[in-house]
Amino acid sequence: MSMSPTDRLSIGQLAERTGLSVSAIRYYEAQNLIEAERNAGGQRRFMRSDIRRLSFVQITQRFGFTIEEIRALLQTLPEGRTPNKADWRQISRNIRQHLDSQIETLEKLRDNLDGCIGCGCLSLRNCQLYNPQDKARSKGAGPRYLLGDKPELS
Amino acid sequence: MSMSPTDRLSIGQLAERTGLSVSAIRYYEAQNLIEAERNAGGQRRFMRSDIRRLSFVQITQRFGFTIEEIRALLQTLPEGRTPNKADWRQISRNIRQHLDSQIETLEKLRDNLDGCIGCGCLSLRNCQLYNPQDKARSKGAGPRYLLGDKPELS
DNA sequence: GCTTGACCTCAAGTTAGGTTGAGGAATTAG
DNA sequence: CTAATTCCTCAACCTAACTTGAGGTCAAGC
Repeated sequence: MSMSPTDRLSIGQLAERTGLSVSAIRYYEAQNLIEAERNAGGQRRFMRSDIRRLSFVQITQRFGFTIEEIRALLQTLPEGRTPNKADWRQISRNIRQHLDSQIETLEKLRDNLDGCIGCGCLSLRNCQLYNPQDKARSKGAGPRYLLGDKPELS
Repeated sequence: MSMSPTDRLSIGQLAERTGLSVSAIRYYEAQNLIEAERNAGGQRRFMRSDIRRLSFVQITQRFGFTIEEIRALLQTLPEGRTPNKADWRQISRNIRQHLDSQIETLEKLRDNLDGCIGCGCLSLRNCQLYNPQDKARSKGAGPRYLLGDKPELS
């Protein structure tokens, strides 16, 4: 039952360690968030550092990043390596800004609402809420990015 | 070209007045957000008040409410009528709370992040970010409601 | 060595909020 | 009256982030 630090994990073991489902891990691999080696029989074998990498994926997802954005974040790391302490410090500043701008958007919206409470102007073209800021509503539509446009990775 | 206040609108006219697409309006009807009468030829005829009703739908969508939630909001109105000034006042207080709690969630998350910047604890089970508050992650999963659980309509 | 359980691939299903297209009928302009 | 719009229904498609299932293989325990 001894394990050297070079032992690899099966997909089931990785699932257990990360709390993810097996199918989610396969999905992330298909999305190039992680890579897997194969053993002689064609089964995936993961490195221990992938536990940390997948934890990173889960945390950034909680902040509202899409898979595509997370892939981009991971690729800002040299060699696309699994984020270490220093990398995480840098990335978390990035996330912090992302979060701040989301908060700001919501606050603007709220203040707008406050100014509009009771005005009953729902059908007016010039209502601040009805016609947000610019009339560029051609941007795909739908609340896919919950209020405000898709955040850019700076 | 004269129009009495009892004239009805075709779906194309309603689309033009609201800025919605024809297909979106048909979709909203299928979702029971609006109702339509039919003329002799089977075409939809809408009331003028539906312009306001659809404006309401658009505005509440901007606040991140789902179709289902909007349907619920509309049904809190007696007879499911189109919201008037007083209704809107009431509903907007409701939305204000919704918004405040979203802001609060984001702020908590941000503060958590601040406390965690540089800790590099990504793989730890007891990390505040990794394991948010409770470990009830069995609630559907996915950032469908952007951080934090689905807001209740109070 | 055989059975059980973990693993494999690939296709299709899921939810939300619509859009697009085919095939056909109604309305409107001239 | 006829042609051009507009409208109708119904089915299929779209994205995101996965899950589920079918049909088959690999690994581990006894």
